[in-house]
Amino acid sequence: MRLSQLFFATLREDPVEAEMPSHRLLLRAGYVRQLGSGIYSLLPLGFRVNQRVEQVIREEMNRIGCQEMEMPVVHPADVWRRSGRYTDVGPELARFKDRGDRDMVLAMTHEEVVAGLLADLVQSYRQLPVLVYHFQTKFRDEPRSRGGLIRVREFVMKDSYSCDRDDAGLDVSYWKHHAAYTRIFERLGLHAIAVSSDVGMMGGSLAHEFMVLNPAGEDVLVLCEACGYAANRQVAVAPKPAAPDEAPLPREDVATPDTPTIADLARFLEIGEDRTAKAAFFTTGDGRLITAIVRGDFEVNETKLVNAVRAIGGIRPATVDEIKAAGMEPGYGSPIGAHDTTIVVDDLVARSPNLVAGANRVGYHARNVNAGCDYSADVTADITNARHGDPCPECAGPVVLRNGIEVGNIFKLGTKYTEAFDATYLGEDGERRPIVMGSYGIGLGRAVACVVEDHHDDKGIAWPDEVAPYAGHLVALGATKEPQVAEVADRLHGIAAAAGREILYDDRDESPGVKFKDAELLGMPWILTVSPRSLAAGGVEVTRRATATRSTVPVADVERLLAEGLPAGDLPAGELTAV
RNA sequence: CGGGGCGUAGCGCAGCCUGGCAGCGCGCGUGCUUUGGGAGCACGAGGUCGUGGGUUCGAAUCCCACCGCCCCGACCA
Repeated sequence: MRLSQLFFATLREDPVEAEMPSHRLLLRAGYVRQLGSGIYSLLPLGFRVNQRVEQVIREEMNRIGCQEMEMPVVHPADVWRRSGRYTDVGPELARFKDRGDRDMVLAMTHEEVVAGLLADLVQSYRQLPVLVYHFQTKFRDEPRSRGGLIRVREFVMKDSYSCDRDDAGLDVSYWKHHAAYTRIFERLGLHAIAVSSDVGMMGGSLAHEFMVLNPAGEDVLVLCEACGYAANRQVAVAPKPAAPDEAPLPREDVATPDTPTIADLARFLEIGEDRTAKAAFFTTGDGRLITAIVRGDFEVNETKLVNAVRAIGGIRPATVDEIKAAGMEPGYGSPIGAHDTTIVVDDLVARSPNLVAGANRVGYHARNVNAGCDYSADVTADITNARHGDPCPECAGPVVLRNGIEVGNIFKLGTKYTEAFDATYLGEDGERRPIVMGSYGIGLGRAVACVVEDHHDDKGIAWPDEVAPYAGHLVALGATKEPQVAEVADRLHGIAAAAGREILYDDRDESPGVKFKDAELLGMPWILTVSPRSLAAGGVEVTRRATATRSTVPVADVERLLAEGLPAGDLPAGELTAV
């Protein structure tokens, strides 16, 4: 592909709106352009990267026996009503009416469609298991897109679905996907780690997210370097320290002016935050007020809290009025004397004697508050976030907290969708049973962005061989002055093209500086420089983009390399005659 | 949805406070020179100053409304 013909443009300066390296470089190097918030066009280079990623995923999905198909983007709303998601999912599900005034949706995923197809096609246990997948555009009207391609509203996703006779079959399909995902991310050059994750309200029993460590990641991971424990903080078990062995003392109020935060309170009373109880207030989607009590030195984990109270429609922070209506005072709140609220007490607070808690009066707290005596819990559960340095739940070693970007997830769904769509089969024993499903996703654009995050330097992108849009970037210098340069470069380009292994060819009439800068920005794994100087030195200068290792290789050897395909990794020593 | 910021040439920005010819750098076009690290000279093209309304003799500039984009938060089966 001649750069003089390629539909692209590089930017000399950083676009203001781009903060993450992947966003900045993909824009600057001419891989993508933004159309609207969270909506991007893939330019030819970006499209080729997407195709390469797609091909890696396709090969690995096929390898586990997953069959490629395609399902529609636009669905009649009735399909989503049948599963209940038409009302369960919030405004991120885009809805519209067609010309016949029928309700329609833009699909976020395809569980419903798969379940409907199963009901249509599968009669007997002999037809199971089935694994299917497709690459399809998803639209999710996210409240806020961010980070370039990291969080967008429209994106292509590989989603696959396993359909099994029973839980044992699901388990096999699930771990097949786990293995396939591990191979996929390895081939893409991503160090993805599988962490256990929230199964949410889907009634699923097991879920993993594949995470790439990144400081800008939106998820917090709890990792143990000693034993390999890895979990999303949303679900990471938080082993708690021992509570002091004290007899409960009688409660007494104490004046604590201007101490609305735990830090203020601990400083005022000259006690540790671990001797306080913190109240946090939330309202569920169906209007219940939740009062969560954790020890002052811990944070409430909202996912755990949602699961503990089986909140319908999730939770949001409660308003001041809602808190006061239940007889509590924000900043000085506690469940003492509260009414019309569900009290959820963290397991550590439940066994910690004589804590300082709010007195539900501005400027006052209560000493020696004891759960079970001074108030009673509706639910007692682990509802705190694991903290940096906390003991690992598996091996008790210290855990570390890291941010991560979710590039894939695997999820045991169960029978929620197949039951809704009456997707059953007749078993060997003549019994009719619902098919057991799992669903598995990988966001392509996000994976591409993560690859750039992990494979770039201050000059630009350095694509891994498996995802590079072209293996080589041929730079011709001084071609107008020295006809032999143009002749050699044209021939090399032609040989690669004829072999079906096209390379980029910078045939533009630009200065050497511009060409080198662009080659480094675009990031093909191999940069081949032909110039009067290189020819005088004996051939073509061959540079590995990622390592900047450079050698001069005879033209004949380069011709052979291009015909056979440029190698992945460094030049094989000895195979080539470096000059 | 709450908080903050921004919208002026293809890109990056100045001008706005204090109203009075719409500018700078890069890029783009033509010509000549140049050719191993974002070249030089000359000439030139390119703008509904996000949109609508208001104030004013006069609005990029002041006021109101709206739209869009970015960041933080909320949200994210």
